[in-house]
Amino acid sequence: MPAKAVLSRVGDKWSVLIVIALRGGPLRFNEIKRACGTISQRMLTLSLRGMERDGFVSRKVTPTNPPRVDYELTPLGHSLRGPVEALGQWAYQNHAAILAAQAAFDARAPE
Amino acid sequence: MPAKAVLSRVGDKWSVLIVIALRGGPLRFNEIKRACGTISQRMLTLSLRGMERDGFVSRKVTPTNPPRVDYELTPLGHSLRGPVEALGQWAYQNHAAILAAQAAFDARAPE
DNA sequence: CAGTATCCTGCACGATACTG
DNA sequence: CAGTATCGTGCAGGATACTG
Repeated sequence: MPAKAVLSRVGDKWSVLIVIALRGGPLRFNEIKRACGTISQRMLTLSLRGMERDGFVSRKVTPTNPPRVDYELTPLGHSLRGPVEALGQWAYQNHAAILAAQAAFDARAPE
Repeated sequence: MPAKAVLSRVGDKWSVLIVIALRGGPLRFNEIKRACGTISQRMLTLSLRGMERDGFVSRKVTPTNPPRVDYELTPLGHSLRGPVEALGQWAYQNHAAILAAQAAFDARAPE
């Protein structure tokens, strides 16, 4: 299944947020961390590694002191924005319907 | 975050497969089960319940003996197909690039 | 600053068995 | 056939501490 890698990334909440965060251009490690709201260092590192491995982000190290590391979406990563943002679009337009459906369902099945 | 419900569904491998499976029309419980390849009864039930709650699928019981239960995408569920299939499209078109990126990455970072 | 290393916990999920 | 109930467990992921 070739879509597995994609789904495992898109399914990963953090990866999606990172794609969104990097949409405007490169960011440093801690900038991404802040942009993601609440993400542990561990998960951020892991997510970035995975996305780098998949070719979605590039990592550029500037060995100053203190070190500076910039992450940026690759062309491949940018092309992912299309589908991902389409999904976001859909979520935005339909979340009211979803909430209504949930409320109706829960009213039918109390407890 | 309104997109949370959507992402938690799209992130769920099984839910995606179910949407795909139901794209052609209603299916019975075990038909979906077979269509999903290998999914446990438990996960199928849980996924279907969740999707029903979100208003993505409808459940129609025909109380014969043995009982017959058909699941079908609601209009909301069908509208989800657009973004989801766009993602599938993207995955299909780019999986070669992803595999290449992974191979290159792994070559650079052995072990 | 940008990580790595370790420990610890919950719960996501599979396997199995029972029921209307 | 279409579920519910129960048990066992692997590992995703948070918290914390240390390093170049």
